[in-house]
Amino acid sequence: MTAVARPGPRDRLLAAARDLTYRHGVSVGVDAILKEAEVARRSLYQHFGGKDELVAEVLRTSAAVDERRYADGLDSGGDEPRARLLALFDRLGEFTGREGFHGCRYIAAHSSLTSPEHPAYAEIIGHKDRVLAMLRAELDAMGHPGPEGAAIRLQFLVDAILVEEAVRPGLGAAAIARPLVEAVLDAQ
Amino acid sequence: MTAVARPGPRDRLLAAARDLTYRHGVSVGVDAILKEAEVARRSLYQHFGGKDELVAEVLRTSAAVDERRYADGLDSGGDEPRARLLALFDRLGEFTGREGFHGCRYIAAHSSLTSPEHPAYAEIIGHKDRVLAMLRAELDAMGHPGPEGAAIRLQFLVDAILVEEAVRPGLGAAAIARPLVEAVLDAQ
DNA sequence: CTAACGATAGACCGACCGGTCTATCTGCTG
DNA sequence: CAGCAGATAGACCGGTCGGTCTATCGTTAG
Repeated sequence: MTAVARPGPRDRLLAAARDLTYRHGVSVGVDAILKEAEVARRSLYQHFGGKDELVAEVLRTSAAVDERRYADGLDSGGDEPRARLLALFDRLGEFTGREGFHGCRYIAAHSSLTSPEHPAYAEIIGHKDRVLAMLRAELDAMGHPGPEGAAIRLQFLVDAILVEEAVRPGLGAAAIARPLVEAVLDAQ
Repeated sequence: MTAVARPGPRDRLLAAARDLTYRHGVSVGVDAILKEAEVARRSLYQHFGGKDELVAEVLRTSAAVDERRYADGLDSGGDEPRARLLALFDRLGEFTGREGFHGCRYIAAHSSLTSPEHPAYAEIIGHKDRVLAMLRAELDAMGHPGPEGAAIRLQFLVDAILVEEAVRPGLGAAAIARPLVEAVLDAQ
């Protein structure tokens, strides 16, 4: 029985780095990541080349997970675009209320990374672009009169919820923002 | 003529730290701050006790400046509360469009500081509380039906503008958010 | 069996971290 | 002038940073 097959060093590194960089920021040390992953120092540099590339890969894989979460949130609202977008914000409220949530990984990384040359930088921008495109697609589908501006406004609200709930845990940012979401959707 | 009187080491340290922690984050090294301030290493520990206290003092004095800027922004709108709040967001748009702007110092610090025990942490929360109170006072004055929620929503928009303009320089976040500001103010 | 490969532990590197120290210099006050 | 307080430069400390190294172990393929 190989049922409990332990993931390889690469996956353990990614998992540990995903956890630790979220909890302590991307400035967390490689030693802590190696210890958490129970992986040899050499394996990190063998698989990723360096810490920066590991961080970039963490953001890349996290972005895929998070974008999938957004897609699921939309789908939880059914077929009608307006209901889908409202459902997305409901799911966001649930997500930001969960224990362990303490902010947006990408926004935090953006303010931590000192230069746009960092390989993780492009992942941050790419993630935000893709989320924006998802919002835009729903607005297009519902025939919103100004889908471009509205999509940006919805992303403002998403990010505001993520930031404020981190700064003031338990605030219930998503519920507070609800009327603004409706204002965006119902704008003439 | 003592016209060019150089500020003392304490003020030079504060100015250098204010600049460098904004540009590079609070994780900037003390060596860089000392060099920029042209101050002896010993003076830092004599005046502030340590880096953490220096950072806290930087946030404290920066908060006073920024809150004054918000107050001036309100005043630029005249006497009528609604006009004052709209003017605040106009001034915010000008401010975030200026060269050298690259995000909100307090939000960045919040995601960098690892623990709420850090002396700077209270300054962050205090600043956000005071800005919220300023918004709330205007909403009260204009007889807004739901001033508490509306104040939080306005702060969401302020923070969203600060964050998004940092992530996407040149976006014009304040102008994009304008309809949402009006939606908050005109809510029944 | 053996050769090869991937992973392991851990020593080691130079650089930098925040913080303490001594010694020297400068400018004000009595 | 003497003396003192505050500022200076810079050596120094232990610890940690990201990254490279050697040597050993375990598995697997030939």
